[in-house]
Amino acid sequence: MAAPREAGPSPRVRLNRERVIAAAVRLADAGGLEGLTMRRLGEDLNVEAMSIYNHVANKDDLIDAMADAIFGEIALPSHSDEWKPAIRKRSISFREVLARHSWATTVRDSGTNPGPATLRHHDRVIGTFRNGGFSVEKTAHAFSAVDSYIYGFAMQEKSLPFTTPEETAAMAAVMLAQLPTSEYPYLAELLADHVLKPGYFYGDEFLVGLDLMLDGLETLRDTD
Amino acid sequence: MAAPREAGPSPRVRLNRERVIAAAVRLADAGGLEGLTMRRLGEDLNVEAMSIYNHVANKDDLIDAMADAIFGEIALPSHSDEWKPAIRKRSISFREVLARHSWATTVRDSGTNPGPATLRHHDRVIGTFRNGGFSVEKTAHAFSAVDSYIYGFAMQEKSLPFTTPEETAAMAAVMLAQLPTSEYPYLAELLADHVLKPGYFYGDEFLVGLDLMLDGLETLRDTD
DNA sequence: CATTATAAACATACGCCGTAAGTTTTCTCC
DNA sequence: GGAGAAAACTTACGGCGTATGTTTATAATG
Repeated sequence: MAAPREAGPSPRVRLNRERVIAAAVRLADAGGLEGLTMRRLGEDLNVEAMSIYNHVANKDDLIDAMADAIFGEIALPSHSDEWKPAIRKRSISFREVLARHSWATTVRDSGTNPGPATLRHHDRVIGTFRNGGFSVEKTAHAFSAVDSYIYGFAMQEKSLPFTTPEETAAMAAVMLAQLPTSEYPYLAELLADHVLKPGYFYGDEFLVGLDLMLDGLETLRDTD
Repeated sequence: MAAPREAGPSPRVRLNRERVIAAAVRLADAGGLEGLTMRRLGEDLNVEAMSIYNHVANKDDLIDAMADAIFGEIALPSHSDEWKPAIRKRSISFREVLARHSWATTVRDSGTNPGPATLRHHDRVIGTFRNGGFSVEKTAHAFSAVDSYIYGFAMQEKSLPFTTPEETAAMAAVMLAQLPTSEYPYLAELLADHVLKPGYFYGDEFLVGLDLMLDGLETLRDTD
């Protein structure tokens, strides 16, 4: 009878959009986009599924918001820095974020409904190229090339059936054993002489391709 | 009473795996992977949904088969050709195929269950690099870099909310009008001075990045 | 403090999904 | 033409997104 606050049996915790989005990201991180259902999300939030719709228009709206949220995690390049290290740093950060939230590579229309964090990020990247001496047209080339590479790399990394070096070795050994090596000799060679070598880790390939691309962009900027 | 063949009211057409896969690809082309349901597929094939399971283990098996089918559409490089034009040609073909079947970029585990067409394709690509003078390790770099770029480009292209130049111009104009340009000045500039220029077509960016990557690979091959 | 309006929770229900299990039809081969 | 197998159909279940309607808790007003 003292405090009316704690009278009820279950003091219904109040939801809000941020809590919904954060929980959804957590769920998707753990089980992919297909593991994210409104009912399971409600469970996570101690709420019925339909209550979520007070804070989110529908599931697509939720996913758009999730995509924007993770764009906010990418380290922004600074306009004043040298373009190459600046872009390199944000590209590495971008890849880390995509690896952490691997469901994000499959979000259908990241281009259709960009949120504020996404727009801000894009603006900074474009600005970094522009201030680095790229023409508007070459900035478009550079933006497209680098981001295509990052997205694609993240996708390939995600679709690999292994993550750690140990898993990789084990899996590659199995694959190689099952492979008709006479039919696919080059593939077999690559598996045997490269993937199965100790210390192999696919993630290491990222910087190789990224630096190839960045060096190419430098040449592009200075020619024509 | 003449021909017993045409006696029945509906002469139940026989299904087979190829017909199922081809119809599934058609359905996914039209409505994306989420538009592909067993019931709709059955409808397309004049069959009940469950009948499909006589030719396919489950939906994942079907999708794996679809992925392998479209790998078969990619122009194979020839081992005897010069590596650069050979890889360039197959990369362009690859992108065309991914654009034609844009659902394919989101197939989760293309790496987990590769079919024969996929293996064959990979073997040829790897062989082309090897015969072009790339070491095993550099072949792995090259393969990863080029395919990451292609996948990523296809994904970005797919996620654009427009396809034709007219649509692009219209959409970009709307976006620019809605954009708080003072907050995103570089993005606004890119839209106004590049995307809205007549003749702009995002697909044209593909070759720019591809050739950057291929030139970079040539350098990579000849150094270290 | 009592009253009321509003926001946000809950509850129910519908049509669609993948597919397990069981049944019936059709084809193939002797 | 009859047996066995292959492939079709039928029914049903649990889970999905979410429309719709109801109840409860919070905030605003007198």
